[in-house]
Amino acid sequence: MQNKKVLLGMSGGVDSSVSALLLKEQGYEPIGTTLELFAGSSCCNTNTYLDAKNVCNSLGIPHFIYNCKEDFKKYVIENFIDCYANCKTPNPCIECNKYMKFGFMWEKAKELGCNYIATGHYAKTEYSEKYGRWVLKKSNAGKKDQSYVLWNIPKDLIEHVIFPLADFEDKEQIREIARKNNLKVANKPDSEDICFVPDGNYKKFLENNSKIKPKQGNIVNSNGEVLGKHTGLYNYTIGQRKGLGISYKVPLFVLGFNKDKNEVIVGEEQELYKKEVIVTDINLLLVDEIKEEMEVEVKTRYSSKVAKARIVQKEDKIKIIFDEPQRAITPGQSAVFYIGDIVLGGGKILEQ
RNA sequence: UGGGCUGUAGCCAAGCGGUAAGGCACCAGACUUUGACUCUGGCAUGCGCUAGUUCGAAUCUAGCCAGCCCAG
Repeated sequence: MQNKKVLLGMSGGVDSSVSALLLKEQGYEPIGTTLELFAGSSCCNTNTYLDAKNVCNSLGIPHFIYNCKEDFKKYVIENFIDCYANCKTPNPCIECNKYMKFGFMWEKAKELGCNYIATGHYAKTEYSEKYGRWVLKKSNAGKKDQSYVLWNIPKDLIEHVIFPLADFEDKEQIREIARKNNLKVANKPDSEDICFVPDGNYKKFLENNSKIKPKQGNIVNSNGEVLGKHTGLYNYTIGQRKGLGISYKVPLFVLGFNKDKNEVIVGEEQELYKKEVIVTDINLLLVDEIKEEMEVEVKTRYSSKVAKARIVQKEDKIKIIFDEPQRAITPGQSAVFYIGDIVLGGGKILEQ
């Protein structure tokens, strides 16, 4: 008698709602849960809970709410603030997946006697004969694939994770299923911003929720010439063009920061390209360690294409050497390694 | 004070008698379940001011104003 109980994380959106439906159709016993993460966040306002609960009610499955505000603050928000305080650009979704959806939620799943957890991510898990283990893979959704934000989940958890949307190629298909089944959330718009910064204004969020305050300084070029003023280092990220307010013969981009001098360093586009980068905080899903140089494909940001590279592990760090220089590699962002469609692992880009 | 040069959008800048290029910046939209990038669109009824020549002037002429440079 196999344990078919699944704890499904539900955001109240179309993807997770259809996931519930699919799990049920596939013979699992889904239990819906919505994590309360942050007051006012787009993933957990009253409508979120109600939408998720309504979907569960209409499917005849249970639904629980868990209060995770403490953990969310500790693992996601504080990391987010800390990154910006140190001139890095965080990707909070990575932390949230690691600690909340694939951490906290798995703990709750076990308490509830579930053998699986599920989410509405566009990603795939499967058993690989070649590697003799369960692997995390890209979904069939092409550009919408979300395997990138899942690189930091625990390796041993993969066999207990179900992604019901793994084989869909298009969000419209998901919406169509929702409509056919009269799910009220069928036409809910896609979410786009960081969930705890629903208006997209992360700068205001930082000013209101941390010790980070606007602190003017100089914008300089690589030669140290002052070209303008900035409003606080946390308002900029590497590769950024807009908002510098400097007129120059060519577009200027943020190249980096000098935290001690409170300076933003800018330069021309070609200066953004780097061929090598070191990552830390590594998590390897496919192998236990990289014993010798490997050829992989790397994604250095959520929406970028993969780039061919070789990687070498040195203790707790990995050096990436790209075949072609990559644009605007940004400390704090994740570099994720792929072998074909399989996620090998990843790490956080270190400051140069 | 004499001589020379220059004044075109927030910044840079083309134009040199035929009805205001372009870049940067800025704004709006698209894209995006991180910040960005990118893409599309917008952005001088007016060329320091005032007269004049001309069918027609940013372009030619005169005067004035402003700035820069060289003389003393």
